[in-house]
Amino acid sequence: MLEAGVELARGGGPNAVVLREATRRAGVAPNAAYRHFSSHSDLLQAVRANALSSLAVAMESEIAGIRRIKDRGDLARATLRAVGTGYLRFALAESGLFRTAFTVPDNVEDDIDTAKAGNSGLNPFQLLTSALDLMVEAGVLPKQRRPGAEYLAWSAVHGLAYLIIEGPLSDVSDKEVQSLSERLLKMVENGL
Amino acid sequence: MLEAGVELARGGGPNAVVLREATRRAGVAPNAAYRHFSSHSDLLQAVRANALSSLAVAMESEIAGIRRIKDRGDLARATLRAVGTGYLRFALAESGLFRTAFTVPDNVEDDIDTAKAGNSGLNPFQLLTSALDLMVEAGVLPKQRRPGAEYLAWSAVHGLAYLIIEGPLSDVSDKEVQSLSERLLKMVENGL
DNA sequence: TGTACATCAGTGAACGCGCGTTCACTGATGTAC
DNA sequence: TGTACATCAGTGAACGCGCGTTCACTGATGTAC
Repeated sequence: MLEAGVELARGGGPNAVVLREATRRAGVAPNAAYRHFSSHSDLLQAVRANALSSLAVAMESEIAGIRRIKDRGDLARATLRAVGTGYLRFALAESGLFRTAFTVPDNVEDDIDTAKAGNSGLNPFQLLTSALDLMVEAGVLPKQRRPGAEYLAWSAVHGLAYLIIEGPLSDVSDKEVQSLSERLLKMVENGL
Repeated sequence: MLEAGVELARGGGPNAVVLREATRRAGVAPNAAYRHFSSHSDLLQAVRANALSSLAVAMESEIAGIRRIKDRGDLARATLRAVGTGYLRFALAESGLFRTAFTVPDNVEDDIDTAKAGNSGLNPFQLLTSALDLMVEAGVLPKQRRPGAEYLAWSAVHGLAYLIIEGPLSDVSDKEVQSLSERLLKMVENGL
């Protein structure tokens, strides 16, 4: 059921997560769903948690791909960039899941639900905050600018993801998207 | 009909724009809608255009509120800020309309449809680009950084709007929102 | 000035559709004694 | 080792709902001659 739900979200975003269709894909009667989920929205929440977890994994793998860097400041900056790149990559490659992950309001901050985390145990939001913390520790980001910085960085990256997924940038070439992404991340880095 | 549709969008975003409900509000039989709109999606498009136009008006009124500034560079910067502030103000005050304006993909760039414009005849996107052009003319933004800058700026502001409307910032105080908005616009200004 | 006709917003009834959800049930598997 | 019972995933049929859309129609208003 959950797998089927995720597949639906992958293909068509949150509105495509239809309980009956999920049971159909699972090869099961519609009401069998109620053995595992208390309602349609319960299923949707489970799909969302799964999508958030996938996002976290995508971000983590981008971080893992950073090559050896001696300078602590440079490493911190590279980590923040990786967080942003992973976020954007996932948004573009899995736009249905991405949109599903973010349609319903939710307190992403202090959400300890492990179902939403990646392999490190951190959820997407926590990955971002720890990257910013790293920058402060390395002395690359002034301490007084740290509070709320996650929201500024997140805003920029999230907005770009949106513009590319369902906004006016939807039919721009991958190359240009790549270039815009890099410039945006640079803008954040400098602007913070 | 259009008014009723806009009212629905105002209250509940794009999904709330239901043809039958619009006719109900207009005090008319469901099929009467087909005298004026060819289909449900046709109605939705009209509502969207109307929402975009309202957004443009909000941005224009923010620009109009700028006090006399001698320096051309400062004026250009103030204009860009006003564009961003107007955008965010509208997004927060009319989140239903805002979400409606941006759910369906659309080429906002070269869309000459006057229905989407404000009093100046410019649509929201055009208001942004002309503010950036103004900055280049005033020598405040290097020419080589101009191309694509609209997308970087838009991304940041749009992302913040999202986080506040339906994201994790939805229950943050107005004061903090105000402060975050200002910091974000400053980040864009510096980062561009 | 009067008649014939076109236009057009709105009506009333009905359609098929797919949805989420509830009901009483079956049949296989595991557990206690 | 065998019997009685609980657990539990899944079944089949049905529900009410609201949706977008189509049909043939009415009745008021405007226009041509």
